[in-house]
Amino acid sequence: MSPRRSVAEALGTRFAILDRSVGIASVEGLERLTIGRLATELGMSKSGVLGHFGAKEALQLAVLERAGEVFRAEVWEPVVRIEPGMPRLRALCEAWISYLERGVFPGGCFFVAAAHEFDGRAGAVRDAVEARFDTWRARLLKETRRAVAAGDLPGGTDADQLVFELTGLVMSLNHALQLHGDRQAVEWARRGVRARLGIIS
Amino acid sequence: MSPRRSVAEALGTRFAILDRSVGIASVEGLERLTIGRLATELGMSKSGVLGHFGAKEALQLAVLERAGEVFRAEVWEPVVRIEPGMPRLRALCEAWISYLERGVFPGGCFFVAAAHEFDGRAGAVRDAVEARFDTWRARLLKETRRAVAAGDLPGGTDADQLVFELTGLVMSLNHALQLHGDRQAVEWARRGVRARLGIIS
DNA sequence: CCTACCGATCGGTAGG
DNA sequence: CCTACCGATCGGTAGG
Repeated sequence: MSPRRSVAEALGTRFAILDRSVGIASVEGLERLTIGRLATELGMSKSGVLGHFGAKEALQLAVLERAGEVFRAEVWEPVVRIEPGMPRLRALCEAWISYLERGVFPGGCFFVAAAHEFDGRAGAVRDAVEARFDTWRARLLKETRRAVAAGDLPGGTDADQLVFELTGLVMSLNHALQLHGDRQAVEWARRGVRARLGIIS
Repeated sequence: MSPRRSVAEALGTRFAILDRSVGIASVEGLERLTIGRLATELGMSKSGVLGHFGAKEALQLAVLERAGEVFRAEVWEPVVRIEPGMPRLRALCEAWISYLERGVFPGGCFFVAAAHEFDGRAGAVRDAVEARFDTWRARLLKETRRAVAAGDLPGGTDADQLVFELTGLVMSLNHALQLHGDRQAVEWARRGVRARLGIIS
């Protein structure tokens, strides 16, 4: 009601905007997330929404950041305590599949969707999406190399090749769930991961 | 210049619209393909463009159809003469990878992009995208089962599992090429396919 | 196939 | 955080 809110209230509003934004963008994309729609759904004015970010691109970057926090909490945090190398790699893949199985984002993997939406464009959002994938891939690669070094994967294992294949299993799962609603695919993804990781030891 | 063209001219115009549309939609998506933009790029009026289709959704469906013809010509036709079963399955996977390697569509796989753009919505476009994937998957499955029946894959091979994994390899390739511009991934995809298909004779 | 138009919505700004 | 506005663009229609 008052034109100025306290810092805490403003942060609360900002969080509410981002929370709603992540839901919308996950299902419909970061571009169909519009200021006017957010304002209506949150019972605010457009300028009230935009004031927290300044411009739509800044909102999109903040939404990506927020989605990254969710992913980190759901997929990375539960695994960080697990022994590096093969045990952590397995747990990471399981957490990754579980994140899709549980539908953490209503529209499936937020980042795969954003990657397809922005890979044909240039700009800060595209760069941010790419950077997130680079970081994630580097983590998978690190654990894979540790597993190879520890002898938990066959000697000639190409870590890049393996990470490429694990990523494909998860993408195929995301696609099967989102386009076809095919829950069987969860088991196919788990079996694929086991076949790639589980043979030795 | 005349308000009415011959049937042949009209078909030529329609083809030109679809050709341009496939290029735009492959890079930026079927929703960012707008009537006004097409009109400008083709030196036509908006109503001149729209007149060929009636509504944007009909245009999107026609673009999907046209992209399907391209895919069919590039991936399915070269393979149709090859012996069914394992030989054709291998050729199909190679044609599928080659289609991405050569960049047949400037924005990567047209259908994977459309699937991500529309999987969170309802309507005729979403249904058409899903139907195309169903058809493609059925073809892969058919050849895989023939290969199993012929003893060209291990006896216990689960055809659904294998098709799921092959799809993942191609999706991982598409992602690596489009988001990261990573040409190495082409070889990873080929190696992945060989590992899945090539071990037994 | 065109011109001329429609209402709706877009991102964003001015000013408070 | 609001109201009130801006120019641009959207899909689509009327009428020829």
